[in-house]
Amino acid sequence: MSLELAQRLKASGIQPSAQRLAVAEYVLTTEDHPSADQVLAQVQARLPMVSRATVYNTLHTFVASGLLRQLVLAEGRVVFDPKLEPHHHFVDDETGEIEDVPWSAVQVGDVSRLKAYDVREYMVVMRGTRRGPRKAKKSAPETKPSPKPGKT
Amino acid sequence: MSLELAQRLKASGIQPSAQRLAVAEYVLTTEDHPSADQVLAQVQARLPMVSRATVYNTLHTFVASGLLRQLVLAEGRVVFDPKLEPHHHFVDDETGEIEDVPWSAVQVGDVSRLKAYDVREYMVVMRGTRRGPRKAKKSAPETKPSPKPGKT
DNA sequence: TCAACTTCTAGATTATGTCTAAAGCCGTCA
DNA sequence: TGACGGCTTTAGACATAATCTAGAAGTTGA
Repeated sequence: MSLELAQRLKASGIQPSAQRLAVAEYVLTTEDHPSADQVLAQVQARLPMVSRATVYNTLHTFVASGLLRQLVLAEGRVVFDPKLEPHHHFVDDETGEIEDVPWSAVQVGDVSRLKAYDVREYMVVMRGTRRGPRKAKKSAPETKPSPKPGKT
Repeated sequence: MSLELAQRLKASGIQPSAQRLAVAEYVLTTEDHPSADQVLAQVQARLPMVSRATVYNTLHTFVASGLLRQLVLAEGRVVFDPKLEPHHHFVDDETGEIEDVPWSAVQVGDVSRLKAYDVREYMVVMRGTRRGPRKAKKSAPETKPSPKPGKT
């Protein structure tokens, strides 16, 4: 996994380093939408000497080179999303958790007919409560419940 | 105007006070999407002794009783929107300004077919750049329809 | 007037993010 | 080898937004 990640970083013009790989290992493979603080905690669990500035720098580097998207959806939290394809988002009212919603699940009319704006990107943001049980989720990347082949 | 506002507050179960009316006067009538800090500044221009805590408390009270919506759209800013009808939002990449987009301007498919979620509200969030001149905007509710000077 | 209650205030505190200056690491070249 | 230069990392100071707290001030009704 780390080897492939190093390749990805290089391919994006980012010099891999131990710290950057540690950040990448978590943030580019998670299905969560972690905040910078969560990333810091996860990374420090492996490499305790990683400083806050490094994590912020690295996240910004990743965002700048397109490996990561930065989302502002929930109160007071900037979160990062490694899923690069367009998709919508659902925010759970109770837990604040953010979940991806496939692009095809919600049809949106043609936004380009809004003559006043040149729309670069758009998404539907839904808020409410989840029905039924929560998807199994790893809050710490120890166990791998499913190999998740759906990554295209 | 203030009288009507006092009625609205009472109708929402909020005891009107000088401070609360001052906040309401600005935030419930503006067409901007002000941040808490902007509200504080505007209110203090009229009632200089209003403390920050009061503004925050009042804004939260308004949100809790549904007079105001709280939006998290742009980085590091929680903004308030007195427009209660459903509508979409456009965020200007360059200026960070938020603009309302009429509900009818963008068609969205039926979100209730998402069985996994009980969607309370949703909106389309668009990002990009504005075409053409900015709409005239009053930043203070006095009778002064002068356009905003070109400041960020 | 008094007591109970609500509201408001200043300032401390917390949370999040940025900046800075120094140190570390690593490949290169004499 | 060892000095050099460039990039990366670090700890901690700084900045800012938001919240909390404890007491003061105001309001209400008898």
